[in-house]
Amino acid sequence: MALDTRDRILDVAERMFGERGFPATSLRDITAEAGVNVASVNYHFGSKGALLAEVLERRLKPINEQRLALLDAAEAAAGDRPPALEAIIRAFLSPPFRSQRVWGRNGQDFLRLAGRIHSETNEEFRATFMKQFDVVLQRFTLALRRALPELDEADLSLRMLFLVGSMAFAMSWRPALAAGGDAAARDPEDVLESLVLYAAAGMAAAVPAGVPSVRPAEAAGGAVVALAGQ
Amino acid sequence: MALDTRDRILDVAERMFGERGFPATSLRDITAEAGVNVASVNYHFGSKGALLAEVLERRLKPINEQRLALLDAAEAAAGDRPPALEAIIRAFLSPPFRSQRVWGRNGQDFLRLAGRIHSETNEEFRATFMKQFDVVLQRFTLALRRALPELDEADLSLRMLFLVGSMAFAMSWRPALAAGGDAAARDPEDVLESLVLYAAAGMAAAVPAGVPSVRPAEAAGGAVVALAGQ
DNA sequence: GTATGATTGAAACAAGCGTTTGATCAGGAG
DNA sequence: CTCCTGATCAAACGCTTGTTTCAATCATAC
Repeated sequence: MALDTRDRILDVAERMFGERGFPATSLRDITAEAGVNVASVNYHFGSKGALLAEVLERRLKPINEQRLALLDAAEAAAGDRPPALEAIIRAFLSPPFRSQRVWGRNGQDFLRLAGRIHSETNEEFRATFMKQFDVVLQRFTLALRRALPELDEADLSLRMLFLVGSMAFAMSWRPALAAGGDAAARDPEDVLESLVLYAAAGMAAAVPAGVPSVRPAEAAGGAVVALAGQ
Repeated sequence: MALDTRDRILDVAERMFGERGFPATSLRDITAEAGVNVASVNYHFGSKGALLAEVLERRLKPINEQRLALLDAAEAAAGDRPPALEAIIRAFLSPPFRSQRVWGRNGQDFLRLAGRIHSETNEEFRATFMKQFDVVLQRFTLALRRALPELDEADLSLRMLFLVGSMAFAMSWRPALAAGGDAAARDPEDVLESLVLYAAAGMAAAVPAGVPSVRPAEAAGGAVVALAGQ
């Protein structure tokens, strides 16, 4: 047997959670396809929720570590000045989009799941997911604030939200688009490049003077913090 | 009684599907909160899936009609020249973000659901949703192509994907952010303005010459079509 | 070989699911 | 009053869910 029970469950769960979503995927679906007994999930992981947590942890930990490492490198290379907007955004986006290159087919499956997870409101999974993700969000928000000093806090928070949204959406739908024959979506690297360009331009967009889209006095709160707490 | 059984089911279902997702919401949850019998869902709608279809149809139809009407108006106002990028994007984004103004609390609930639906891969709901949405996508893609003649087809498709992604994400998370005390997310109108600005800048981003992010020869396919077919 | 602890297997568990049933109720028409 | 139609109700349907049980099996160390 190529892989042991534990890893086979993880791989199949990763794909099925991504394809159908967590509540719509039953343990029997997973174990049948993996060719293992239903009870083995609870034996190895404890519960269905813990299985999802492990599936996420396995990929998200290296991805988020790489994000922070790339940002560190970009800031070190830039010296005292903030790194270029594009460099910051690339540090944030490239690790997930390159998971296919690192993990092959499994990495591709994970991207679908990751895209889904960003939209998940269930508190249990959100907690697992955010435990890793909020420190990343805070760190990148700081970097962007330095790079965009003229942007007020509220707009920055919203633009961060837009960035995460387009990233999650692109990760979820790229395989479907590629399967539908769309050349632009065939290579995750192409999508990455296009998104970096798009997001950098969006981030840098000037807010029309005199017509603040948000009342400045109320703009102190942080969308990132609120998102993390959800 | 303020509302009849049918409408009460629709309102509660709209909120719960948005909060918990479709598979995670049971008919017993809905009917208990609405104060009606479980059987009434199947009596009035036929099935759980048909209930979701009706919930979506009720709001999406006017929203998509208004999108097209606003685009028509923008194009008429611009005469022979294409409308401004911002005008096109605003025509696409403002109807959903103004659903709260039109339908009050119910409209706010719907936005959560709508944001979720964009990420839904289940073929049944996707069909219901796309029946309305793909004609809108095609129409706006045409308008954007006219406004951005220098952008190749593949990049345009991807940028459309990014736009929809940030829109869906902002719709889903705005209520959570606002509840978390984030001033920027309190008023959907503020989020709309910020997103229009962001997306217009992203759409207009110049592709670095000589380094096409997608091989031009393969770039004929349409992401919109593939997305619609999903 | 035998003992030991980890792993697997078939089967069952209670709980919840969407859906169906058939009785009951309300109210206007003839 | 009787009949009829649309709506609501409690109850049950068959099925699937995540989880548990406990015996059987495995690998490994003595």
